Amino acid sequence: MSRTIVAPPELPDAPISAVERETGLSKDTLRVWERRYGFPVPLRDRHGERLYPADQVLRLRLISRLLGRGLRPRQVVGAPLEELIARAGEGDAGPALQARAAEAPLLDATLRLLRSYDEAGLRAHLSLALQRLGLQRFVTEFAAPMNVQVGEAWSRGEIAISQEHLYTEQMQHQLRQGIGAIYPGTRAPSVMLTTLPGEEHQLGLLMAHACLAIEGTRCVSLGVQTPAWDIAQAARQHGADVVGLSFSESLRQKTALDMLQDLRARLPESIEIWAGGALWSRLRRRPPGVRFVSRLEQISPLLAEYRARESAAAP
Amino acid sequence: MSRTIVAPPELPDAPISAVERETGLSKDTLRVWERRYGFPVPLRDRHGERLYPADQVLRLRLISRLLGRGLRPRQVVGAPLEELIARAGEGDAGPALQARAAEAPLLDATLRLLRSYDEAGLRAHLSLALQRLGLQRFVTEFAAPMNVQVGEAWSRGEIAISQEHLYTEQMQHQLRQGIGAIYPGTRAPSVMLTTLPGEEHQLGLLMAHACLAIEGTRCVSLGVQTPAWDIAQAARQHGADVVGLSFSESLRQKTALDMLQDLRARLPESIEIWAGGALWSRLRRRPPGVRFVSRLEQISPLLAEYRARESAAAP
DNA sequence: GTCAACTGTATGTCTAGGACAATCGTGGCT
DNA sequence: AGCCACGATTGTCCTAGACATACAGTTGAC
Repeated sequence: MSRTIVAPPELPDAPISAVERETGLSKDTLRVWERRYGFPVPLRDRHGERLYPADQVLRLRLISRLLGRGLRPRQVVGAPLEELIARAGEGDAGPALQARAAEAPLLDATLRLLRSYDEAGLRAHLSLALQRLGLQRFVTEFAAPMNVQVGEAWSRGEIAISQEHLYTEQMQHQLRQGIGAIYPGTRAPSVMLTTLPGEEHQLGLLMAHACLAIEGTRCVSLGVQTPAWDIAQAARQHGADVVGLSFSESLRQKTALDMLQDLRARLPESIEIWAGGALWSRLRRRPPGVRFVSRLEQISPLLAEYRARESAAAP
Repeated sequence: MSRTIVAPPELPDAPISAVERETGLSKDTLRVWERRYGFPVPLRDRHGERLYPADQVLRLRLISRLLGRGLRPRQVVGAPLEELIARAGEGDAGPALQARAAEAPLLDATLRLLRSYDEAGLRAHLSLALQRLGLQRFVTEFAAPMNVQVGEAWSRGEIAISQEHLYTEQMQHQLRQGIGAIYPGTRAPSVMLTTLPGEEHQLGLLMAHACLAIEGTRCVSLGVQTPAWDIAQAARQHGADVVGLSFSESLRQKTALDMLQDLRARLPESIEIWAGGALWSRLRRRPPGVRFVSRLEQISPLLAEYRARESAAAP
């Protein structure tokens, strides 16, 4: 595959505001790195304002990505280009990586379609998988491992961000089709679904939504990033039994736990909180008042338990 | 304690970073206004850091809108709340605001359903509207004015954030259903759709997607927030003819223009950029190399023009 | 061993006013 | 009218220091 990383188009030196835009690193951060770590070292225009050469911007972009993966600035900010690229390639060969052999061909096909930006093909492929597996198995056996695969492929540099975006978009489309085809549920518990501020990933939320909808649960989704204050208000007004929250690994666990505790304090005891997502797979201590669900398969038993409990309590 | 419909929300005071996010005014600007015009006058926390009371944030949001409309800061930054509201009312008794009389009942019904968190009802309502109007008219005559209405209702405090989220979620669902029902297009131009970093609103993108798909256009959507560098790479690799970008009013016009210019520089001349959305309705000078589209209705003629141009060029 | 509390370092954000480039609007000139 | 020059307006960038918060390593108790 001759996907060369493209000859640099000879871009002019960039002022600090442009670098902020391109890398997502704030001006303050850029200036403070310069002071502390001696990198970047921008040129100056005739008025003494910073001008970043294209190669430094490239390095900064790589650094920014590595930080998003959890590396610490001290270890990467000063590092030379080759080391950055090496580290970017490392990737974590976790156990989630090997999907079950049975689905491997499906996964491979997906990656192939992504590489060629073949939207129509991808759409047909996912749709077919959905029809063949049914929503339940599509979510747990296909979508979930595929999400991990695509994420890994990106961090290994095998696919571009734009291709990962394309995948997310299409998968979202497919999940919504699946959810939309289910007649609105009426069974208890009444679940209000959303994510907390800072958590932008929709796929986790949609997968959970699908798992709940399949069981006939009555659920209302608010989409992503609802502030705790508003969740509490909405849950009370709507008379929800459960608030369901989805977490990817993009949030810090500490931050997430703090927000959960905050939300817990704002909700009456009678409303349960179910927190799901990959973030909790390495949870040390689980604070009281919140149910943690690290795998989609656990949703079904959790529902069954809730229903048993309720029918026992109020016969 | 009965569930009363909410006492005045008592929002907490906001730190400067939150105000920057909510109003779109940079921290530098906020500090300089304070120095120059004596407004805003934030409280200070125990460490001397700024804390903006909710009412000042409200005023700032109004001011920001007026600036976007072309008023000069000196005339509005110090002004009292009543004057701001008066001036805000002046401007657009815009045509977008009053939906055509024919759809008014539909709009009212939507707001009513939102207020009661009736997801099933909302879903049925939107689905019905979609079926009755057809995707084309659903988008331009229902979804677009409704988005404005819901936004206004929120900023007037008539509905909660959570209700606005619920609306967005359901509308998104419906639009995706509509788009998904269309057989993948094959006609030129080949359009790559996305938004730039900082622009999180999906609805605008989906509406544009719908308008393009209806015309049989071949389009690929990358979802929201793709960095300019990645857009450029993707567009070249995929061989797109047009890059379509959607902008709500959440980005500052200046920022958006800078990013557009940046993207323009990275793309070959042969790839067009179409920038759409409410942000451009009050654009002063339009930079070269980008097509601006402030209304959805303009998409169809734009397509027609492109096709005519192409078939004339390569007969 | 396991876990909680402590501690030092790492890190990003905030503060202050000054400087200045870019834009806007006005008045005078052709 | 059209055009240019000028002063006022306005946002962004600069420096450098302070400090809250997050992380990582260590100690101490059970």
